[in-house]
Amino acid sequence: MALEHAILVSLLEQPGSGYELARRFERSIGYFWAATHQQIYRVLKRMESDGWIDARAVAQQARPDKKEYSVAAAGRDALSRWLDEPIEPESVRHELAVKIRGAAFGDPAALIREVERYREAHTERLTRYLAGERRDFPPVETAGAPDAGRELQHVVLRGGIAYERMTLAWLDDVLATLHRLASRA
Amino acid sequence: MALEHAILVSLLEQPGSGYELARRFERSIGYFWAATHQQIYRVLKRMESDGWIDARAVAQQARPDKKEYSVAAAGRDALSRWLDEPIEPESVRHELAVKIRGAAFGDPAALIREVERYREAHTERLTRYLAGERRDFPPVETAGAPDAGRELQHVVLRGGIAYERMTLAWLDDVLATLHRLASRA
DNA sequence: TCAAGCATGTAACCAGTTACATGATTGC
DNA sequence: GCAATCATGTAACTGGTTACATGCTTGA
Repeated sequence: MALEHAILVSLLEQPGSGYELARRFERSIGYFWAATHQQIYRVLKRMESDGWIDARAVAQQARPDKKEYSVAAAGRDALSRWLDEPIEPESVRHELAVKIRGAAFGDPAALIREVERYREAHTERLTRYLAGERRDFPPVETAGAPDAGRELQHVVLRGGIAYERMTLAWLDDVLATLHRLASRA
Repeated sequence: MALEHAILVSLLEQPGSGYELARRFERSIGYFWAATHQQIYRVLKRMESDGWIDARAVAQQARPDKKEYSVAAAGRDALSRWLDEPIEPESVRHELAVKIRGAAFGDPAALIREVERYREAHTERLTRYLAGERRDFPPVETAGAPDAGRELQHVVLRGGIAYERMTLAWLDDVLATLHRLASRA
């Protein structure tokens, strides 16, 4: 389990409300750890009662009040302990791969449109990542040496970019294979 | 949810017992859909009572009897219906990325050993995939044109290989970044 | 005799998903 | 007047993980 820890990291980078966290999980941190607002509110409540985070009511003009959370000492400790734990190999869930193998017992040609849609979604993601990179990580000459936090954020983003590029290349391979099978039949 | 469907695909490729399926989920199909034997037995029971699969008791010499499952007509239908459903974008869970960003609030140098262990696990996986490719997908000249099922299995395996190569390259990037930060501090 | 492999399961728990619910303000 | 954004939640369900449990055979 790591949602708690993803939230701790996000709140250390910047304190915020449950709502704000939910939006960050739609971008940025959500690129490598997805979570819905329901899940976030539930976990925030637990983390608060465990003393990992502190809540502070913030009044806003022309908007509902929000509860701004920040990381407490116990939360920092919990994060440190978690960072020291060995990394377990992640368990894979790749639905598209199951469908591709399943297509042998259905109609391979029918998958083509779906794969194309899927490919478009990944193209979009890559575009978004690259825009984020240009925006948040300008070349060193203009910006000077970045701090550790930024360097680490950048290397994670580069991982996302590499993943999307690899995926797009593979999807082209998949499409070529499906076309070949469709024309053969 | 796709465990049911992954099992259907696996049983269509080759009927087998729960135990055999569990072993396939440790190799082959498990490379892109992980499942433990507990989960598999539970789902098999449900699938049998839903009429998706048929069970047949098989006596074996010097071994406990096994229940061999094969896909029933209703199971084939269920698979077809599922293949026609649109593919939802997968939700990501990348624990290592969370840890890397978390390292900004701990000791980046301490992560190096963990990332190295992680890298080794992926090297091993790549080796396994490549061995599987050599074994199961010999060059066309020697084997003749493969059927659709094999072609599809091969393109999925190529995806796994591409993923592992991309991951290894990224982990080198991560390690270089962590070393740079460690030497700077 | 002891570990490894074959074979099948139950029970309790935890995490994630889906659906539902409320209420305010701003801009079109 | 209506959609969008801000803001926070509950409840029911489903799926996945962990721990526990049994018993047989073969080969070192």
